[in-house]
Amino acid sequence: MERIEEKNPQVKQVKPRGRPRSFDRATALEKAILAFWEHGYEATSVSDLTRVMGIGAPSLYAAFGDKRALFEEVVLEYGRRYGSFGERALAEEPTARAAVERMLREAAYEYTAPGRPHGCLVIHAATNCSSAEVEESLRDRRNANIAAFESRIKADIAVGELPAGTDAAALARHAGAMIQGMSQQARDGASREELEALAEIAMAIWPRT
Amino acid sequence: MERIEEKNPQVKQVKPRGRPRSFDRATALEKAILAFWEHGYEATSVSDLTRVMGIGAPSLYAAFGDKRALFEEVVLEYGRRYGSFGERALAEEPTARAAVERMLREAAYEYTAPGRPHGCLVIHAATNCSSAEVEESLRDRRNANIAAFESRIKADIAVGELPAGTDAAALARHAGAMIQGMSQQARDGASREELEALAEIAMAIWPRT
DNA sequence: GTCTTTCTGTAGCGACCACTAGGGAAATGC
DNA sequence: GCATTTCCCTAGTGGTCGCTACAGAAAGAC
Repeated sequence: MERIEEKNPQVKQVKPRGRPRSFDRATALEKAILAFWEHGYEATSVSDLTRVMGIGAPSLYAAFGDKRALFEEVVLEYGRRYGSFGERALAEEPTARAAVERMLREAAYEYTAPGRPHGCLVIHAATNCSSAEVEESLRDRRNANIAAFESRIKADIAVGELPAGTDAAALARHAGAMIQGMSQQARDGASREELEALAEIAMAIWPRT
Repeated sequence: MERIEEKNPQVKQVKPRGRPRSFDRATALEKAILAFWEHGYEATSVSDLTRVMGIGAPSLYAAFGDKRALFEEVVLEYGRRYGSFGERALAEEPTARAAVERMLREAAYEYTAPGRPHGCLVIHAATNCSSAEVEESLRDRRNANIAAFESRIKADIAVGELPAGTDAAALARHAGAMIQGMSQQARDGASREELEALAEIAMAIWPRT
């Protein structure tokens, strides 16, 4: 299904044999991201997808597999293009506290960015879903994010950056709950300024250093 | 559609003319609550409903109207039977702070109660919904709850129970975000103890009194 | 008993769901 | 030119959706 030159763009493009695809795969995927982001997995029908992607159903199935495979690709690409600010904060900030603070502040911006759906696809797109597997895959993602913050917090406790008695699991879960609450608030109409105020006061729960 | 004696139960029950209903309406409604609570509006089909309610489709439509009317009744009854702990805290506690603290603590218990779906129906049941009206009706409920807390906080500021510079809107929105985050956490598998720890540390954002 | 009223079960409505068979169209290799 | 390969469009597939027409069953009124 995948072609060599799509994975090795530096290699000179040897054209495939048959009729070339008449649409840009990445552009169509981006449209699918926006559709699933706005309406969720279940409420986005294949005919909705073909309409916004500007292609016929057989082209969609040939290029992306079935609806579920397309959704999985959408989730991956969403993570790369929109949902990586948390991991980035975790990787780049010197302390867990700075990482959480930056993540919440950036969430206020990301979740209310104009021109795209509000809130987080990973949090909302697979709720109330008839396929339990799809629900579970995004739930695993959410819980993995919280676990990543927990281990980062534990590392800070180990080096004395945070007090010895700090409850790392509760702090990490609080960050997760705030992210999820902010995403819901963004969907419910909260403005960027309101979410920023939320992010700021939420940091008051961190132990004094 | 409604019968007189259903609204005036103290009046001696004069039996209606035709064949009596062969199922208990309240029991069937309770089953519908659990179904919508667990799977949401869209993912709960009418045939799901007739199966768990133990009645045929014509009986459902005769007794409750259509699917949307049944859902609205479900939301009202859910509010009475399960979702009123926030309003109760607001009405019974002496201060806004005590009300929020009690609400969050009770949410930890309510959202993980065994034998029923985790989390809050009002928060989750109308997301990713093809009917915008259904989504909006529950969104209005959520925002109304936050507004109620905001005015209660403002009242406390007015009487000096809270410092004059307190940002009532941000405090109320924080309570709403925490409730929504806790509900999502409950759906994602968090235990009652974990949510209780969350509720406790979340109160650290309130101004020192 | 008979008539009227109301509820219940069967059976099926049109519409939409995710998905695909099959024939023609557009590119390459020769 | 011709054969081959791949894609796109039309037109469906069987299945489920929310919903209901209709006939029979079960009650009260007389």
